[in-house]
Amino acid sequence: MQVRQDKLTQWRHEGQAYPNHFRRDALAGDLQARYGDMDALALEQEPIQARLGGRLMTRRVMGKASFADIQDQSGRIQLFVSRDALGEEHYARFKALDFGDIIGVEGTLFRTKTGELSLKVHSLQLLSKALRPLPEKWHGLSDAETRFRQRYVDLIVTESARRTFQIRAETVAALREGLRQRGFFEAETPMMHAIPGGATARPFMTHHHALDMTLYLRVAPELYLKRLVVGGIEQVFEINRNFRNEGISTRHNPEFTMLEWYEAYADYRDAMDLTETLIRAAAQAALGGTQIQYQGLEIDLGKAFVRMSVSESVRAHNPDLADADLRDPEVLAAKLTQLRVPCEASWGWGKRLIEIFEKTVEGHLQQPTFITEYPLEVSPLARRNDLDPEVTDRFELMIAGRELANGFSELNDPEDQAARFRAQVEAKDAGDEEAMFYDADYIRALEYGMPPTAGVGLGIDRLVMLLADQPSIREVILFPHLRPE
RNA sequence: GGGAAUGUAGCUCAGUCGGUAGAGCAGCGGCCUUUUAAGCCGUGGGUCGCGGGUUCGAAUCCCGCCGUUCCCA
Repeated sequence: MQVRQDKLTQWRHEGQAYPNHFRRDALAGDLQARYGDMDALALEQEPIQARLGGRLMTRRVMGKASFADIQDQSGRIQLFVSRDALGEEHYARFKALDFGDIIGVEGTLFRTKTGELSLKVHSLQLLSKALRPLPEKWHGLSDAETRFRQRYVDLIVTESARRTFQIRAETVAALREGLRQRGFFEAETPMMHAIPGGATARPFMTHHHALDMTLYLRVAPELYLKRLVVGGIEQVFEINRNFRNEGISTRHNPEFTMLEWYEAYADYRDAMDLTETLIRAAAQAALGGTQIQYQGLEIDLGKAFVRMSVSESVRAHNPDLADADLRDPEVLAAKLTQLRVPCEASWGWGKRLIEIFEKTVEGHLQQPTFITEYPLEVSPLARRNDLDPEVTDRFELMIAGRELANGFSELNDPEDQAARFRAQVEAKDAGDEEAMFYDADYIRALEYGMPPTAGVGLGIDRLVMLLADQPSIREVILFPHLRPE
């Protein structure tokens, strides 16, 4: 690094060390795509000139001529640099460059003896000095901590990381486009809530100095988006961050990205249809197909997703339980004890059943499966089922053993909603950190009348993990949370 | 929160039984006009995560702390 520092000082003395006048007219990847098929003779007869900017990644100096690779956002291309073409002084300067330096080159495309499309460089200049050395070219950067802390280095040297974030960008774009095409309106609702709501989760707290009040980072945008439905924005969505003050793991980051959408005059079955369609379209856009591999597992997003109720799925994986047992708190408690899950006395049959579901079913649902009819107890914002008021018109989508989306027919009865909030407040008073607050303004909004509506929340990070075949959420978040160095 | 693994040169990694800290790549000085992990000759580079302890002597053994990774809650 000291040597590079000295070189920079030298450059400063010789003139402009960080010039800003260079303009490129081509990208490496575009040249490869456009002229990759042109043979040597054709390139000679019809010379293609190009100006490229990029980072010097490799160099092979063979005396008076050299090869080098530069990388830009589109990819790489090989340069052929010779003393004859540049002159003694400029060639010496080229040899004094370091890996990682950002240079501008101008030259003519040609094909080498081995047939590689390359740029014969006529002129070359240093645009920005790399004072720190890049990781080794062969092994790259493998230390996960450095990859996440110094993502900028990771992105320079790790092709697979660039690909993952490309998939992420394509996925988000496809979801946004799919909703916009269907007439949905994109909204941005508050990230800072006086009353956090919309999910059962522990919030982060912060303080507003001028107002001298506690504010919470949102755990979900749900209640604000539904206020917009009341306001007449009948198809609305938001793609943005949520914050949950809970454990960190390969599947949880304190801030994560969620897509939520709401559609009036639709129910949870319509919502399942759209969920399925959007995920399929996202896979198609990001990967070019719906047949995917996740950690060695073949997953088919092209086939119709299976739909089954919580009860059906629990029965299927627990043959020792009869239908009637699923509503019997005592039997469920015994089952939990058998599964070595501590069962709290305050839990009703619904909460107990869901614990059994999570322990015995969830992990087995590899292929896309909608699980429906969640107990009312664990669904404080979902509409009651008309035939069975103890369950709700709700679903969760499971793929590769994980929850990917959650949706339901929205509860638009303000009196029922007020009662559900009161039950949540009771749970909170009893010590449940994740229970919801009573949101009086939300009840007031519902009292103006919300049309029958369905809504869905889809975890973007988890979808990207699936599509990019990544085992950890940290691989799909550019700057995952780490403790300070 | 519990358990396991891990931290050594810029990067990727060795380091045996406790006895002067190593390799490859990168760097630096040379040679080399079609290479692609280019090659050949020469050469510099360390807070062994941090703090304590045991010992004549600690990268190595013990204790504590910090970071990271994975598993579990």
